[in-house]
Amino acid sequence: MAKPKSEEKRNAIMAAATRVIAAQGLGAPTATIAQEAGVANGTLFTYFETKADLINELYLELKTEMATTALDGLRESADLRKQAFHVWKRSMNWGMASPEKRRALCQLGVSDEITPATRSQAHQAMAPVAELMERIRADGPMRNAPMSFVVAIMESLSETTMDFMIREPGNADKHCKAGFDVFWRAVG
Amino acid sequence: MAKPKSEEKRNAIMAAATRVIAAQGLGAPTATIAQEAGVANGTLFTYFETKADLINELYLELKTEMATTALDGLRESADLRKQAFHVWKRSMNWGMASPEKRRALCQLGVSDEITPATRSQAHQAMAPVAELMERIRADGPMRNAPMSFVVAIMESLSETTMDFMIREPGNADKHCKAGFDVFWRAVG
DNA sequence: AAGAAATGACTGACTAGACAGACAATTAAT
DNA sequence: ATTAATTGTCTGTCTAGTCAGTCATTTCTT
Repeated sequence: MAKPKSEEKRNAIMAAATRVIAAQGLGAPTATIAQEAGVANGTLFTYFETKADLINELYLELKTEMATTALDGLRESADLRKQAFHVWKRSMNWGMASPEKRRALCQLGVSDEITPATRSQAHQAMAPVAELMERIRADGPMRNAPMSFVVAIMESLSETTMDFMIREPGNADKHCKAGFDVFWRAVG
Repeated sequence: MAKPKSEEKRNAIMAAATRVIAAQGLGAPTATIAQEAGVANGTLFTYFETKADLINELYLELKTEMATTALDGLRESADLRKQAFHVWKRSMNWGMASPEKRRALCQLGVSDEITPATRSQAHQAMAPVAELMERIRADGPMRNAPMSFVVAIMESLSETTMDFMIREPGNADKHCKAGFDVFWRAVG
């Protein structure tokens, strides 16, 4: 390797993409992203073959970051409600701490540029959460519903809750708890 | 008026836009929409000044249609749970009956081409639903949460439920009920 | 150790294609 | 006859991706 690709530049591009996509949506020109990252237009394409590649890698990275943040410090011995609240709260905190990442992740998640392969990888990153949900579901009111339904409900509720925490940061804590209560009443 | 615009053509354009946007997203070229509607490229612009106008009007029309369908036949004298289920079920049926409209509405709702004015009009169409929600909330577990939070949760739960009904049409009825139960446990 | 050669990251001007909207000509309604 | 809808071509703009050339870094060769 004559000159190694710099991790630094890759990160700069990812961060720029996060910011620009959060602000302008997926229509954001690669040129804008490159400029925002402080690299030449063409450089972006030495790090990511196509725009779709960039989008997919960004999605995976953000999703994984959220998942690992949410799971960090989880004690599997604690009772289920406590574990669930741990994951819930840490997810919310991640979103509050990085609203741009959250917005970008939102846009990316809806896009149909994201390949099934990427979605499946993202799903893997969420596997421990899914496992926890499985144990919660098993003897709650949704014990007869398919697992994926439960996960989807959890995700949409946490999505909605996060929106409100960001909209009213003053009541963030209150909304966080209220959202969790809704979730727990629904499946716990 | 020398030659009146035909309601027919307007409808054709709207219907075509629904189909094309459902399939290709908002990136869909106006040319494709016009072709699909069986009119010339330029004609589209006599009915809608800009693409953004088309998008806004379509959003409003679909949202309104969904709302009126959901509310049709509602008896305000019935007990709250019954009324809620009426609205819930009719919403689900609308989505199941016109998956393309639903998909398009989804895409449009996320877009930032939709102006605040349009969103506010759409909100108005949903007013009776909001009123119903208000009465439900008033003495349920969410009585201390802001109204908009309750509505948002209702919308995201119905969104998620509809996804599952479409994904597994065989269990549509079961999912419809299960989704409503989640909702009712959450706020009712 | 010196320096020549090879490698590949990096640049930004460039290309090819797509797209929204304009417009001149045509058609149809009053 | 007049007015406005309708048509489809045309245009200016925008964008993903390319490419010829540059420059930093490593790897031979002597």
